[in-house]
Amino acid sequence: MKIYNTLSRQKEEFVPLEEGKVSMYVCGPTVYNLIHIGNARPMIVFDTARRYMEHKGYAVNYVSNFTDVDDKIIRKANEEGVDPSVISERYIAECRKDMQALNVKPATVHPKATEEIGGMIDMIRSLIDKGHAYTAQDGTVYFKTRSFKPYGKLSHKNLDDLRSGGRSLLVSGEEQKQDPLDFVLWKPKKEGEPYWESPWCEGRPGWHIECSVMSRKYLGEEIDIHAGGEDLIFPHHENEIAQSEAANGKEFAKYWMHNGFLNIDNKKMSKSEGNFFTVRDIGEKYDLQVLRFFMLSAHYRSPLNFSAELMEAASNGLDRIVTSVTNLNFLLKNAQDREMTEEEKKLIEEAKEYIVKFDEAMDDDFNTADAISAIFELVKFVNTSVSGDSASVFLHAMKDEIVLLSDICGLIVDKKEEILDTQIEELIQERQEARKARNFARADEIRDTLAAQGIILEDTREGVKWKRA
RNA sequence: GGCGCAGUAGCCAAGCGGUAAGGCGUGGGUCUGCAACACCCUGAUUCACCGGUUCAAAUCCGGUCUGCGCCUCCA
Repeated sequence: MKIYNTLSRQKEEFVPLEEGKVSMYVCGPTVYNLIHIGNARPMIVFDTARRYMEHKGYAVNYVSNFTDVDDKIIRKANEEGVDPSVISERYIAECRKDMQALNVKPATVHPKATEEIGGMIDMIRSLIDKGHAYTAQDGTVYFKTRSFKPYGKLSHKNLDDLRSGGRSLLVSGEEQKQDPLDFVLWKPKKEGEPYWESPWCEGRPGWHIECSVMSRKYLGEEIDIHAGGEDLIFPHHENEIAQSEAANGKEFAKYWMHNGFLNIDNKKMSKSEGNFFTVRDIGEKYDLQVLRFFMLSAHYRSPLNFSAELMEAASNGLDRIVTSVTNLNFLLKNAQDREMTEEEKKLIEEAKEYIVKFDEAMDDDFNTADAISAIFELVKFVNTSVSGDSASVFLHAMKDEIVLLSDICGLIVDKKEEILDTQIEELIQERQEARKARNFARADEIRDTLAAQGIILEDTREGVKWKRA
């Protein structure tokens, strides 16, 4: 299995620190609002990576945090006149709902920053002890960036370029920094802000130290994979590396994975532009499986453009897979309970070729676009191989293959069968009799009536199928 | 200014040295009482442009144009 490592800017063969196990940390959202579809991209793509690694037999320890102390949370709390924890708890709960709707598996652990303050103080203290951090007059603790020689190795920046480009830092009123590149580890509270006691002042942690500490606590000083959006490469992940490696004296993460941005109509999504969609917004119009499918249809490192047309296309594409499985379920109801024929055994063997193609695609830095094309090819193969005369075991085997591959992508394609109202059942029955009597006017009338209720009928050789619009 | 990414059919999107996957859409056909599903056929002599390397380039090198991202909170 190869993974593109931002650190080396190359695809590298994945070799876990401990055989058969993967430790993975994914930077989670700051919970001050409903998550937007841009937040959903890393959740979906890294969940898919996790599912694939689990499919390959790895025991994946997957940690993703909630940042629940932050300026934006505090501002929102002040606006509503409530405690910041009310805001963060509310949006953590909402985020979990969205994740479930997107079929994103819960992490092994979802740590919250506010519950890890003690560990942060410990790490800051050891950074000060080792000469990598210092305290300013007002109690702010800064990381001494130039004390960490490899600084810039992830984002491939050199400190002198940063200095000239970082003019704004010099005029931001933070003259108490020894160097404009130094960043905050701990900052003093302001009036009305939540705070914790510390050796330096009553205050709260900087953003970067949170992830360093939570990663170490739940996964250890060295981990396999650290992931997040590409915008986090600098400064967030660069700073995490500096803090963790300066404190622990070990390589922080072996592989760094970054997903590309999601744009709306080729522009960066932002509230000020007004092109901003929450996952909830999209959920009102589509099954969120469609959003998931849409995101997986491109490579995770490519920028991805979002638009209504593209969602329509994704919806139709996903339907193709779902319809195939629905059809298998339908055939299964009256399928023959017998041994497979030689022909059927041969077809099962041939179908394995698509699983190989799927695995090869996923092994190549999680190429979900190619992997999904393998599913489509499998679907076509199944659609042409299967009939009302197929053996039950054969149909099951075919269905299992489609469901297995879809499941690795986190796509739910095996829809549970619903029970229809007896009234509707009776209408369908009446229509069948009308058709038999060649009373097509009545048959079409019933079909239209049901269509108006969102029930679409399809006549097949094996009987009537129905589905929701 | 520094660092980096992308430009492949109407749209989306793989491929990254061996002669253009897959999906959506369009048009035609088979099946069907009709419809839907499914299936078959239809689609880029060509991969932004110009040079170069090579027996061979969408793929490598140089240049040009266009779009985008990071360098400040941001997935």
